[in-house]
Amino acid sequence: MKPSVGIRDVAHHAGVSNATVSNVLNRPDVVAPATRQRVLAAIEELGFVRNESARQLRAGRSRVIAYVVLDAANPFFTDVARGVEDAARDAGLALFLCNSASDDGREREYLELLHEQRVEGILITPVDGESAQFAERGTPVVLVDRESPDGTHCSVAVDDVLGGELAVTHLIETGHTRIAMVGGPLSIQQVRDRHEGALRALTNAGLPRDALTVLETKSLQVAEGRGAGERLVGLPASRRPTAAFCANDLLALGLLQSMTQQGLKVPDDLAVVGYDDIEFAAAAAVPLTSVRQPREQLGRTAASLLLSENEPDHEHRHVKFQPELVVRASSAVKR
Amino acid sequence: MKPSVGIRDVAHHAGVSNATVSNVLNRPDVVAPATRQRVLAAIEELGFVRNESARQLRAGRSRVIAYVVLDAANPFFTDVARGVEDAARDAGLALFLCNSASDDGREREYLELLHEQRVEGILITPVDGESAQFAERGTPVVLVDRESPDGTHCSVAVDDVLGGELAVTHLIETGHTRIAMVGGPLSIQQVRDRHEGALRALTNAGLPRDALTVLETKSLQVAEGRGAGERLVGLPASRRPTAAFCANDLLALGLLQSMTQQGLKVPDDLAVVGYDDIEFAAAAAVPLTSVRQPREQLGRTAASLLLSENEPDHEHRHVKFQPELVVRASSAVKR
DNA sequence: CCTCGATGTTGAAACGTTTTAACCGCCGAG
DNA sequence: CTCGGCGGTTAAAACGTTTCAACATCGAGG
Repeated sequence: MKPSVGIRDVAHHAGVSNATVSNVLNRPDVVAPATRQRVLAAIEELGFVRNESARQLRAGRSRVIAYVVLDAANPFFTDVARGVEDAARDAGLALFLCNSASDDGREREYLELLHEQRVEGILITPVDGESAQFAERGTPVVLVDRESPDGTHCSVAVDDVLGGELAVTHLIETGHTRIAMVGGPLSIQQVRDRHEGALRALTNAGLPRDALTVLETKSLQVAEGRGAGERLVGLPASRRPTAAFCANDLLALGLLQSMTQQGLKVPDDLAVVGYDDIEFAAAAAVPLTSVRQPREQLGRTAASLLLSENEPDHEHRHVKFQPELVVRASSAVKR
Repeated sequence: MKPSVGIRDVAHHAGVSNATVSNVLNRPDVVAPATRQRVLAAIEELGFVRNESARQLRAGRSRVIAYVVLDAANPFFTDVARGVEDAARDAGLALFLCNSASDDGREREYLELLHEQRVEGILITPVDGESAQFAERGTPVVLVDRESPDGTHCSVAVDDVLGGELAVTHLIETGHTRIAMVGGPLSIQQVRDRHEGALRALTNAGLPRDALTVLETKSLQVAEGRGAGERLVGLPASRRPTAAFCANDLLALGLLQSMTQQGLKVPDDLAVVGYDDIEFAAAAAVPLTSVRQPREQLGRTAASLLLSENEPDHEHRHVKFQPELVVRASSAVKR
């Protein structure tokens, strides 16, 4: 706004050259204390704010990384983001969060913008598995919570197949033989993997594949969980599952709400297992059994991979963590 | 990275001048279809990515606004952010989220960076009330969920004093005379206001001020709520409050957890009222009575205020919404 | 045949920094 | 005296765009 004061205004006002002002800003030690003071005073007086665009244009650097998150309202991702931010701060970088809200249009727009901004690097939990839309465009990209389909990027993930297997195996071991899988859309890789894990658990236990009823949802949010609950109760009693494995905790919480609302008891009428073990899972109406992922570590690792990306002899790495089942009341053994 | 292809490389490759390439990018209609195709092909072929820094340096525009949020892990703020983003998108702007994590150092760093980046505008829910650190620096700033202390900025807020009053009045009406207020740090304006509202409720009801026991917390997160729960139960029975008003839902959820963990019943042993009415409040172990705020509307309004900021005859406006009490099981009348 | 307007295209000047190489005193060593 | 070196300072050249005035080209109207 205002008249927009630049480095040369400051220089003029302090009676030095613009190079000196630049030095005060970037290498304070190289300029004589007296002049430095004078320049700082001028900066203060004129209310000078350094223009990052110009700086970046010249220097090529940007001091910023970005994390394009799948759903900013999902505590899982904000926990991952915390890990990212910690690592970024340690490296002297700022973090911008962008929310694709599971919309691949938005995702594309943000990616485009971030490339154009020449950020130091991009972390992304992508909406869609397929997309080779992360084609090399000069800015390093690291995939978070998703394995790189073709190995063209670093990635940090958690073994979702194993997670699904753990969850459903647990349900089987507690005596359930008709199980629902709640989650979607299936275009999301994590959902597909967890589903695959669930099927594997059935196989391991010698149960038929149709022991698993899939209730696909439009998104991974609480409201969809409630909807799934209604659909579930609407099923004929003979075919109704006695347990549900939800692709994430938001769905599970919604499902829980829907059950109590319809007068059904968890875990007696329906056992429920969630995924992510977000903080609210333990505080739920019925404390939620869930598959825990190392959220912050995921973020920190992703960030450090990103930082290693412009080392001279960089090779893409793919880190995979193991999930862990946390048993709580929502899947307590039937009495 | 790579050799970094610029607009002039594209121009050369397509056999036109750089001005023409720029035109293709910014005013496609003004250039002849044939050349346009040729240029687009060259862009594609060379993998050209427009350099936003240079563009912005020259044009002055930036197509981005930012929201510096107090705690990205608090669903209240992510809901506000959703509102902001909706409005921003409608105006063709992208939104960058920055998390100050209640740390005024971080907050300052982000503000500095955003000013230097010359973003179109900044929304902020500040950590600290005092700070005149938002001094005019050329970029419009709008305060979110906080009234501008000196009217030098637009602001969008909710009447927190009224909210506190509603909550505590409700507790008094349901028969409580010893009430705890859980929240902090008191440096946060919202906490102070809600506390003031609580006191007002006491006064209205003719109760002494010491009917309210203040349990100050270090932050507004779940873990602190659990801690407060332990402190609460540690009080001598004669002085122990029979109800608690928490400065936000995260604290309330933590408190709830702590109660059941210690074998106490909500609301029988302790009635609990939260604040914000986040989605998880209704799904809690005991569905939480809470003070609801128009979260997304808050965000949308803030964004539109920000956009109006560079209209010629702009005057700072201060919008204030009314909160609303939502009664659920956690404060059900004693039987 | 000349002029004019319309339609495309272009050269060059910004934009506000950082950076490099050069410059200027000045002092101490030779 | 001269010379080399050193602490400070600076002029000027980038960086990759956008924009503006000017310039071709061409067909139509006079």
